Amino acid sequence: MSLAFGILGFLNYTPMSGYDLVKAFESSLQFFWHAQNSHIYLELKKLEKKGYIWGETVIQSERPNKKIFSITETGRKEFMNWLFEGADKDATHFKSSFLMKVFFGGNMTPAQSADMLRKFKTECEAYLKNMEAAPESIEKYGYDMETYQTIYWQFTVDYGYGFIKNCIDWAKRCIQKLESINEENLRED
Amino acid sequence: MSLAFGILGFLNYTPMSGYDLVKAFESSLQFFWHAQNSHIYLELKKLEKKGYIWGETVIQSERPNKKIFSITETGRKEFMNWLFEGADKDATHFKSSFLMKVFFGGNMTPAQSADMLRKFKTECEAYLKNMEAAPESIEKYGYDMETYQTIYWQFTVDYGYGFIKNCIDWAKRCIQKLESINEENLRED
DNA sequence: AGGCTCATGTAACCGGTTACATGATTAT
DNA sequence: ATAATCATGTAACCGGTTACATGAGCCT
Repeated sequence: MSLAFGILGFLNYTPMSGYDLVKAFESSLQFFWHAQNSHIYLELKKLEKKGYIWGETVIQSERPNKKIFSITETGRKEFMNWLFEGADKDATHFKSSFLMKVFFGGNMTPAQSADMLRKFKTECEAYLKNMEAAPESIEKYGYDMETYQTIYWQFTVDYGYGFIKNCIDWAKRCIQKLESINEENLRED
Repeated sequence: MSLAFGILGFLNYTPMSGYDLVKAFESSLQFFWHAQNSHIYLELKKLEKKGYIWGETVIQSERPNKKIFSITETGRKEFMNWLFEGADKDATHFKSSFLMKVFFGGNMTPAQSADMLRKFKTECEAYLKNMEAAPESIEKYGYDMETYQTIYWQFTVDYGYGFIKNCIDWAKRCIQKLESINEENLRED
């Protein structure tokens, strides 16, 4: 469901092609909503059928033709309704199969689960480094927009920072605990 | 996919009925994997068909009959394979339609989005309070288990704490920022 | 009498993923 | 040549959700 509103949200900024939307998702929402291009094209069709958007084919000579979509009044209303519904369940109710693996960590040795957590921590650190490009990206895409529009983009980036930092700190604590257990075991032998 | 492994993980502790599993999910994994009872019963059927678990009907006189499932050797192997695969993509790649709403907050007034964030913060605080019961729950379910099994349960709870606290702090910062913008606007009028 | 716990399911639906398919132009 | 960018899709699948359905026994 959310993909539809992500698309409507972007088209509410300005008309775009499917390809533009794929790029837009990749350079912003991807932090918390990864979208496949196949899914985006599918959703565009659905939204057009519902009358929330309408598309116009643009013939290009130097590039393949494209279809530029614009949001309709009905679409805008739907989008605003969604926006004003308030936070969804997933705000606090997140799903993580990774945490499920941690939960069942007792089936591994402390050394093995520490390894898993170390790999996780490394991934998080790489992710954090990746996020350093975000402020630039916000400036680039928001250069012709008012600040009151882009501070919300910054909010989501801040959230991401806190989230990842929390992951790294937590992983450190867990690894330390597991290492101390391992040492105790060695002493006992 | 993950629900299947959650079930296998629990049955790896001890044989259980579908009903028991529903309860087990509610009192532990629900923090990061909410499971519908309908889904659990469906998954049990699939797992039995695959030969990962097997069920035995227990006739009860004072309560409805029940079917107790146990994990098979094949099932245990599958479970261990999953466990040793390491962290899944969703470890860093979380989805949140709530953050999507924040991202598009520019379509509301600062006062309106501050309101949304305030509601979110309240929900988080309630969630945090709810989590205070977790250590008790761990003791209750883990009283006959070795510590090295239950520290992993504690790890997931710690993660949850950090996650929610981060949400609350972040919301506070955002609300503050939005309030300061609102005041500036008022001064300009 | 009414609500709770125990106990197990079916059916319809749908959002999203994976894999596959095509083809032009532009830059190296 | 060949890789990258621009550009748009189809088909099969599946994990998960929502809604619905049933019924016994226990507690107040």
